[in-house]
Amino acid sequence: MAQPPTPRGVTPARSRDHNRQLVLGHLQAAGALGRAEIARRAGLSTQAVSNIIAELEGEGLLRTQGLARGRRGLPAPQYVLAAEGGFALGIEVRPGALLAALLDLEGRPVWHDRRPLASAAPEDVGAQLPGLLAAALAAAPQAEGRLLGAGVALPGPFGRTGIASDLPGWDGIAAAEVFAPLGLTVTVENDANAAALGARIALAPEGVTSFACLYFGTGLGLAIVQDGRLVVGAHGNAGEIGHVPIPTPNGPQPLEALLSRLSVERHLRAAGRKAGDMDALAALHAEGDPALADWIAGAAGPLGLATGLIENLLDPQTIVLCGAMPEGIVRDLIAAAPLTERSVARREGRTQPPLRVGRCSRLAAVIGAGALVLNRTFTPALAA
Amino acid sequence: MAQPPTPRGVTPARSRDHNRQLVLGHLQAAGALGRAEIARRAGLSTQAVSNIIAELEGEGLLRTQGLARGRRGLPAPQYVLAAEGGFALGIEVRPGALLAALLDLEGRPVWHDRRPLASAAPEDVGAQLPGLLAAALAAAPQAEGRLLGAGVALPGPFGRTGIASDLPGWDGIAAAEVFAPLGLTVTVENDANAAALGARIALAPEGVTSFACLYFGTGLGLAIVQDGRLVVGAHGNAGEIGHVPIPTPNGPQPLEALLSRLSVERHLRAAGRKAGDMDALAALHAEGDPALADWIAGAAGPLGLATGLIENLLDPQTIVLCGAMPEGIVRDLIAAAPLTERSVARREGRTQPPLRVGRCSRLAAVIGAGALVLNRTFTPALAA
DNA sequence: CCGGATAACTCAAGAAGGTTGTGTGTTCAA
DNA sequence: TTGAACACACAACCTTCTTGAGTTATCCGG
Repeated sequence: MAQPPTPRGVTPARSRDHNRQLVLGHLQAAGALGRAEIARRAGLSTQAVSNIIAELEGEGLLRTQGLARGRRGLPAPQYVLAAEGGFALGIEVRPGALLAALLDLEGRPVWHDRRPLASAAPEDVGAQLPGLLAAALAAAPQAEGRLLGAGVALPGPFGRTGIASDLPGWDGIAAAEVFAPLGLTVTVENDANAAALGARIALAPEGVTSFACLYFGTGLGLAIVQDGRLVVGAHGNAGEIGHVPIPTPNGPQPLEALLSRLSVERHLRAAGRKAGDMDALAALHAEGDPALADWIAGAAGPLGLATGLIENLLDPQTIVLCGAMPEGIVRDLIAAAPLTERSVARREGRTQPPLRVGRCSRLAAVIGAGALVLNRTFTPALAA
Repeated sequence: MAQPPTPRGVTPARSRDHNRQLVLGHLQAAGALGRAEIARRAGLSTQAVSNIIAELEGEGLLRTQGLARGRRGLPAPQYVLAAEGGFALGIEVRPGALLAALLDLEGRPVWHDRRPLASAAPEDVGAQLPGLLAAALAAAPQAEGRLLGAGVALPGPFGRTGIASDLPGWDGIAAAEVFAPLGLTVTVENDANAAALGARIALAPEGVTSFACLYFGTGLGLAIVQDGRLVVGAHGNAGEIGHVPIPTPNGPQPLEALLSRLSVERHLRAAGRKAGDMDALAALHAEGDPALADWIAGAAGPLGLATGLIENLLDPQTIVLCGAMPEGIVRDLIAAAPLTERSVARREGRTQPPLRVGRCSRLAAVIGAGALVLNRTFTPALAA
């Protein structure tokens, strides 16, 4: 919903929910664990964990995988997430298209689809939903009855703000209503935030829980994740980094004008290249196009400045770059970005690189939309 | 501790803790409420709230204050926090001094003290603690046995980072050990974060729960509060805004060089004024000193840029300015700051001003240190 | 090869916390 | 005057977690 949650009172049922999420989250992050080990990590008794695991196993959300041999004592059965035990539907609304993806419990996409949208008005999108759900279940019948919820990614910002939205007429509240007919629990976020939670699924096994994410959509978005939870601000619109002024020889320019799909395309067009989509961009990069190399050299500086800004303001473990920018270009950008030493993130014993590559694909946000659901499933939050 | 908390499993006892904090938090924010009203807001049954309130009243943390007349039905006894029912000790370590304050449950300081420190080494600070506690209890004997904990504010950043600390040898972990002999639950944060939670106590009745705080210490610090909780980053060092480069006619300069105590003092010294402390600054401001007005005019631009940056990156309800800068100067800065319209915080129906004045005092951080304890008391967090 | 230490798990009993249902008392409005 | 609305208390019940005793399986040293 992109709205900060209000803390709620704890009742026995909500306790169980919280503890279930905690157990699933530990398994997601660690891969395979025994009951006693989960209990230690969660701060619960082994008995409580045993009960929860029996319940989750009965629901098909996890299964045993071998025994922990090699240590003293009774060998503990190891539990892992059952990928086919639960599925998450991700939906992304863009000005020209409606995207959808179905993720299994491990976050792998088992199906995805893209439908052109003549109009992105809420009612026209709503009309597509029944067909979308039917197509997903037709392609992945094993998901029938096992949908954990739906996540929706929209380009921000939500509501009427000082920054124009790419998708007027939508905001977090209204969106939840549009998708209510799916009959699923709906979570709405902007595209950058969704993509960041997609990255979180992949990064959790490395112990990365607090990070930032620079997302290449039309412009450039920033998402902030602390402790596995999004930092979205008072109205869900945190992360508008695209308009931050960056000093250049021609005066300050918005970061988005220097580091984004629009920026690279404009630069290439001015040089007489055609690069209207990612494949064309990737091809130009593969052949070592000098105009593209020129753009990368120019964009690396602003990326370095943005990195310093994000590190000092937010102290993340790392910053993930993802979205609709070919991976090779992102790698070059990271390699060329001048990183300042004056940062609180430059600490001794740091294990994460300052910048790293995430999912470089047009699907980053729609897969992230599905990950919204998985993160809700894995992240205990006594607040809703 | 300035470390992100790890979610823990819920047990019955932790449930009660959480719900107690929730009840106290609602009373702190709303002033006076009946049991049924609290139950509705917290999502609990009236019976549960009744039990909790009976417990809290027995401990002296709240008391009744009149009846809610004028509505139908049985007049509900209204409950309010009992200011004298609990106290929080705040301690601030600075390079040259050790400050302490005792706050009552409503956040009002009932005592404060300042002791010069020849050395800010942990062991020398530790040696002062018994005397400090004794002095506090001597000045406020009603706090005996009613201390809820101790909060500690240190200048950041913690640990060895790319930015030098004003107080080498300290970090969040070590600090908790230094203060353990107090026999109180200790919470450690950097000075800006502490000051921000001090502001939160004052702002909660207005419904401000997500905001940012610019803190004038030696340099300039930023604290980020979302939903009543600090956003501290992966290692507790989020908010280093002082080194953000700001474009000026003489090239980019760190924000701290343009907007901070050091900056104004350097500017005034260059103009032949003496302004070594806050009183001198306030006096110059009162007499309309032109050199000071000149500095304010020059600092307002950077403040406006920082405001735009914070608003777009964090989408706060408001930004609070506080710390060691005379209130009149802060008011002038706010009035003169050029605010961009291009911000996600510029929304319809906005009730909070973009910038507002907080506690303009050298005591902002030490009082905030006490507020760390109060916020722990008022903010439910099933995580520790 | 055997016995003790170690560790994980299960079962049963108990404790803590919250909810629901019933009843009582007070106030406002028709 | 009467009924609806509302707050609260008491008691029974439910859910969840913890604790303690007992079982089983593995490792390791003699």
